[in-house]
Amino acid sequence: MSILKRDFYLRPNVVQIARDLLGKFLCTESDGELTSGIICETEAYAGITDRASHAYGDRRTARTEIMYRVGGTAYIYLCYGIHSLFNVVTNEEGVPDAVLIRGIIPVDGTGIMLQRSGKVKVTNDFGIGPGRVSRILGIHYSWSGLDLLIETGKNCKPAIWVEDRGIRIDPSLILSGPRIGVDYAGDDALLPYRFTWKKM
DNA sequence: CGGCCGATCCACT
DNA sequence: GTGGATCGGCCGA
Repeated sequence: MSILKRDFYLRPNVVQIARDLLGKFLCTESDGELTSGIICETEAYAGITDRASHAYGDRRTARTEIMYRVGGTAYIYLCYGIHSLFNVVTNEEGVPDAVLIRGIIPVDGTGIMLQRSGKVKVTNDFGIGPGRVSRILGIHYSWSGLDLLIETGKNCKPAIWVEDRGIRIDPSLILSGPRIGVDYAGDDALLPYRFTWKKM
């Protein structure tokens, strides 16, 4: 097991990174509780030319500025006034590529994850949905800008990172399709930038 | 300023 | 299948 290094995130092809994140472990330490899950659904957002992206048209605002940071930064924003949606920033500083994590298979800390969700049982869809990912992992949009390569946890500040624990998804099992909820993006809504894999 | 709306989820029918 | 929750970001006036 190893924490993904900077060079993983610095690669220029955000779509490839979205595929490569499948099977990796998204881990957090929030309120002193360690939780993790296997990333099982992702979406790529491809910089200033992607109409579905918050950075489309090179629009720099206080919020999207995080997307322009160096690969390996957390970009988290509030959606529908309720949900914190977590993205991994990729590419070199100045290029606003990001991968939205849309689903995890819970692994470590399922007890605290259940507690956070207000549910009593871990169902099959327990970690599916970007809002749920953040809810059960204790991710808050105030964490936006955290570096995924610095352990800031230690029972005080929140920490978030991605680990490789050796799971390899056979590329032939990876499924792609259009991204969810981006109808406003015109032709770009049709791009096959959403990734999952076929479970047997 | 004011108003619209979103990379969603859940309860309810 | 549908609608309400809930509020910051963004744009236009």
